[in-house]
Amino acid sequence: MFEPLFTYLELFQKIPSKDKETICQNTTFIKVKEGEILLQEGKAAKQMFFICKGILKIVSISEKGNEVIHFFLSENQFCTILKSFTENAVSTDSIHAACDSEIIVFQKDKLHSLYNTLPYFKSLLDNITKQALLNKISLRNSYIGEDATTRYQKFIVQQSNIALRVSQTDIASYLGITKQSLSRIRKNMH
Amino acid sequence: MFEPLFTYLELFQKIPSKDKETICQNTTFIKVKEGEILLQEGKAAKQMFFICKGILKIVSISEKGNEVIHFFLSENQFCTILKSFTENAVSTDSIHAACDSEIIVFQKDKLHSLYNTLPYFKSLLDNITKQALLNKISLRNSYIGEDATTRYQKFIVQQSNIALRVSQTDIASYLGITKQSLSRIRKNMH
DNA sequence: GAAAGGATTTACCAAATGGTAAAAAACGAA
DNA sequence: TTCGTTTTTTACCATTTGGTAAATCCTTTC
Repeated sequence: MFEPLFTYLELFQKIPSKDKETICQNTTFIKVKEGEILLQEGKAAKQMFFICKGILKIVSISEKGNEVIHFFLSENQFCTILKSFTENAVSTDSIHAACDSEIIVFQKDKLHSLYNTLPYFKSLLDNITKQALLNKISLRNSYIGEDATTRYQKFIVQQSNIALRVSQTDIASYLGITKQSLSRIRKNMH
Repeated sequence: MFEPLFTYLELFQKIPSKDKETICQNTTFIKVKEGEILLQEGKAAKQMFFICKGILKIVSISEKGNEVIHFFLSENQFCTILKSFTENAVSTDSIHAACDSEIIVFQKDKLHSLYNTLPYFKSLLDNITKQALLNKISLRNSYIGEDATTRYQKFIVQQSNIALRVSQTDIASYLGITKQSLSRIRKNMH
């Protein structure tokens, strides 16, 4: 259950087996179904998730009441609402399972005690987190000024592991277009 | 010249005067004119900038050859191409002065020696950097799925300190629309 | 002040996208 | 399977935006 986490972390540095045990004892493994809500908008994020399997989506509600998908996260990514998590603040975004998923949950307090026990673990996660933020910015920047067709084509290339596994409604929301437009674009591409 | 930097840093924590001297001795203060290039696309970022006065813009060139503005940075913000800076990699983005500006320059090697001399300085900058990344993501997310008029209205509110100081061409590029569209939108708003 | 160059506005038309509605297809549960 | 629900596709039209071109306005320089 926890192997994906350690396999991923050890891309960066060796984790002693003793430390792995410590980490396992301070986290929980859960399975969630598509559509389940891992963090509800309006609450503070008290958990950090690591995705062993599946896809999570970060969602907010626009003033018009539409669901807006900020981004998708898949295998080997950490997921939380960082601002809410670090500042104990109410989150304006939710975290939903975009498909059935397997998740390792780090409770905030246990994560901090892990940081104390394993000092290198904090800087490791900090680096991974910073990388992830840069990637998110980079993805969004690649869409600026592009028309919907180009955005969709880039999405398929840049996030091919997501493209086939989430609904077109979700992809359209992520790309900032209606699902009707996306359907038309797909038709015209063939 | 250096007061804006210390005034800003001391929003987070007190900096002893001895440390301030050390910092001054390891940085340089420069003035740049509108249009000057602080980092050229294709080179590695070896400097971190702190903006005492003025506005910088992060720019890349799209496949069609258009200039695309990723974001604007103004007073009291640090600015570099973080991926290039940390990984010593060639940058696909440039940094331009969007108006006459006054900048404190941290050379990468001197910054690292500062980190050694003043250990708290690294974590301070790391936190500021992480905050800045979250803000950039948050700004971009607020545009997803909005039409051009709404994006422009949000821009004026969220970045009012920028809106009146850069050209409409630059604002249009940042919002992902043509300058003609922006002109039309402004006309219809009054 | 006059000329030159850049920025902004305007106009016109073509293309892209949104909104509404309905049909078709895919999926799940009984 | 069949029914009911959700997702995706299609169609139609109104609106928005892009692309081209030209006119106007603003600055800067001489």
